[in-house]
This record gives sequence, structure tokens and C-alpha cells, in this order.
Amino acid sequence: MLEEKAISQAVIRRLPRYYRYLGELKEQKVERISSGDLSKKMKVTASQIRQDLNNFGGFGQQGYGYNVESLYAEIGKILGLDRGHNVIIVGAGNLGHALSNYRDFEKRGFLVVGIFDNNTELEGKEIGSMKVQMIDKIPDFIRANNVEIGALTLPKDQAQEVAALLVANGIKALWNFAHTDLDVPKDVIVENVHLSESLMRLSYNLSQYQAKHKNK
Amino acid sequence: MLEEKAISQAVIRRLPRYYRYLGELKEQKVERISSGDLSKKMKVTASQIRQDLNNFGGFGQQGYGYNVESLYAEIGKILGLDRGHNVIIVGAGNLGHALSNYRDFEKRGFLVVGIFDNNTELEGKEIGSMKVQMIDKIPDFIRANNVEIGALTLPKDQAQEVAALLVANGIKALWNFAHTDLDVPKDVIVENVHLSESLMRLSYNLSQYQAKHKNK
DNA sequence: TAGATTGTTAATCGATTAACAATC
DNA sequence: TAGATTGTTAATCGATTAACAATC
Repeated sequence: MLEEKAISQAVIRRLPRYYRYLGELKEQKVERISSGDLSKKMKVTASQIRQDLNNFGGFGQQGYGYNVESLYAEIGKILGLDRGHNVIIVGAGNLGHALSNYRDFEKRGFLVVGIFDNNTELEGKEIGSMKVQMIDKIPDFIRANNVEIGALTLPKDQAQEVAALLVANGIKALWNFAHTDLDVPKDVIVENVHLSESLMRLSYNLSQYQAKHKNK
Repeated sequence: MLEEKAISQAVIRRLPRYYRYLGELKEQKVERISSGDLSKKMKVTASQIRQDLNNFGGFGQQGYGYNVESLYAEIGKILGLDRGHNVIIVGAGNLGHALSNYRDFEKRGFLVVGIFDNNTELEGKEIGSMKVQMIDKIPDFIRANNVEIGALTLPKDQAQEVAALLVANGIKALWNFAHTDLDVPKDVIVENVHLSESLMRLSYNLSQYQAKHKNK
């Protein structure tokens, strides 16, 4: 078997953004685009676009550029969006509720099939077309519904325990919204969304801006 | 005036995580910590920790390490968490609803003072202690309430227009949850939270993992 | 004092950009 | 064919890590 060289996370971070822009171009019926034109739209260098894409194959054609529709499809395949993924949400608070209703995710093949909590008061509560179930139902549910991804939208002191439960039952990817770093086996994928860290970066940049303008 | 050299965004991205770990140590009544011990906890190099912190000042002491409480306070100051920030949320859907109830933000000094939408059906609807207001009330509201930050939790086709409105009324920082890149003057801070891009990165890494294990 | 650990310089590594031959 | 634009190598830039003198 050929050993494929790993793609750097810097490249992977940019891929969804390419996908988004190509999707927009496709909607606008644009047939082809050069790395130069795309670079102007996206405010990155044309060189970076070509380098990034060539990690995965030569999708372009000299003198022509890239075919929008086929490049869009190719990146979708690379991102694993060409097939479905079943997701469960653990934590039926406001954020879990918001995620379970996010229609955009379905468009990309992510289907929320269950929502869980350990608060017995929420048991049976309807959220969209689902009912909140208790956490002890998770193991059977995962097996019965071919669940691949678990989204953790619960307080940080419960996150590690639930993560361990999900991993023990075969979940291979965690989308973690809890304000903590999960300790899981290294073959388990963890994608963190730490909203409070995002807000602190905003705060830092705002403070810098204000400090600079005070001195002027 | 001394020209301070800009700190790289790579460093700023890590600061909130240091802040989180130091907060935990502080809660555990840990008095001091060396870069070596912190590096083991956080799974980064001790060298990186010392380099990062020294961008802002010499907070440590040779032979001793760093005082947890004072370093925590210093990083808080750097991040601008030592004072309040008033926030409005534009978009009263599920996500706006979730953010407006996020108690963690208040702890850091971010106070949600208003929530807006352009759907007249939502006008006056109670969300926490607030009532949803129409978007045309925003200009007066910003001035009356000293609002610094706007969170955009609305569909992508409305985001640019609302961003322009906020900027025209003096908002200097946008926390953008819409799936689009905002075009604003360069002195306006934009912090993006693109959830669908996060999910795609998860999907990519999961696909890679599955492809690798299929071949074995 | 001796030991520990910082702050900081130097070395390494990796990512981005520039350049251009290949080629459609 | 001539012009455009890629794919890819080489050069540059910046970020991370290593090393160690300074010092508490």
C-alpha cells in the first residue's frame, strides 16, 4: 500500500472555505475560474490556492483554470461530504437545541438522529422531530443507528465522562463544545468549538484597537 | 509613543487556552507552576509557553516559575477581560437564543444587552430577561447602551447588510456566525465562528481515519 | 550556596510566496 | 500558433523548538 503523506492541518483548515466559495460560484453558474481570479475573491494568494489543491491532485488545466462544478465536487469528496454521517447530540440545553435544528448540516450529509441529556426533567421533551432520551440509552442507540459522530453540548464537568462513554461504544469522532480538552485515545477525532475562547480573541483584538486609538 | 510590535495571531489563538488552564489551577489552589509542568498538562512545549508569555512581559521568576494567580490576572488583562463589554445579538433564531442565555459569557465580562430580528412575528418575544426588538431600533439602541460588540446569528444573505448597519453606527467588533465572509472597513474586528466549516474539518479527519483502517 | 527555572538567542522546521518551465 | 494558466521547484518568511547564560 502506498503511504500517503499527511496533509497539514493548515491546508485542511482552508479547504471548507474553498468549498464555500466554489459553491457560490456554482450557484452563480460560473463555469470556470483561475487561481488568480479566485485569489482576488478570497483574499489569499493564487500560489497558495494552487499549492493547496495540488496536495490532492491536479484538478486544473493549463491555460483554462479550474472547472467550478468538478472542483466543487472533488473538494466535497475530499471532505467526506459525499456520504451521510449520523450524529447524536449529548446535552439538550440551548446550544444542543440550536444544533439539532440546524438545517445547514443536513445539506452537507450530517443527520442528527438523537439527542440526549441526563436531566430527567427533559426526558421525552420534543425537539424538532426527536424526543430527548436519557444518557443511559446511548450505547444501544449507537449500535442500532450506526452513529459515527457525537456532539457534546454539555457542561465541562460532564464532558470527559460522556466522551469516554461514547468512545467505549464505538464513536470515532467528537464535536466538542464543552470548555475543556478531552482526553481520548489518539485514533478518536476531536474537533473543538470553544466559543468562549473565540470571544476572548475578539476581546483581545478589540482592546488592542482601542488602546491604539486612545493614543492618537 | 513607543511602537509596540504586533503579536502574531498564532500566539493570540493560544492565550485563551493558557487562561483556561491557569483558571483551573487557581481553583485547585495551586500557587505556582513552572513552564515545564504546565507544558505537560497542556501538551505543548515549555519553550512555546515561555516564548508566548514573553511577548507580553516577564511574568515568571527564575528558579520559581510563575505565580498562578497573578499570571491568570495578567492574561485576563491582556485579553481585555478586566472590564465589561456590551453585546447585542442580531438574529433571534435558535443560535441567537442559545448565545443570549450563555451564562459563561457574563463571567468574562460580556453582557448581552439586546437581541434583534427582522421577523415581525418575533417582535416582543421574551428571551431570558430581554424582548426581541426589530432591526430598525438598532441605531438608537447602540448609542443609548454603549454597545461595542455585535453578534451576527442570522442567515448569510442578511449578514453583510446588517454588518454594514452596525458598523455605520459605531460598532467596532463583530462576532460572525453567518456562513459568509464580511466585508467591513479594516479597523473593524471580525471574529468568525463558521460551524459548518468546523464540521467539515471533523468530517475530513474522520474520512481519513476510516480510509486508513479499511486498507488494513 | 546549589538547584531550579526563567528569558532570550540561535537553530530548526514548516508554511507561504515567488518564479517559471510545461502545456493546454 | 500565441496567450493563459497550471503544477511544481526554489526562495523566503515566520513560527516552533532547543540550548544555555542569567538569576532567583
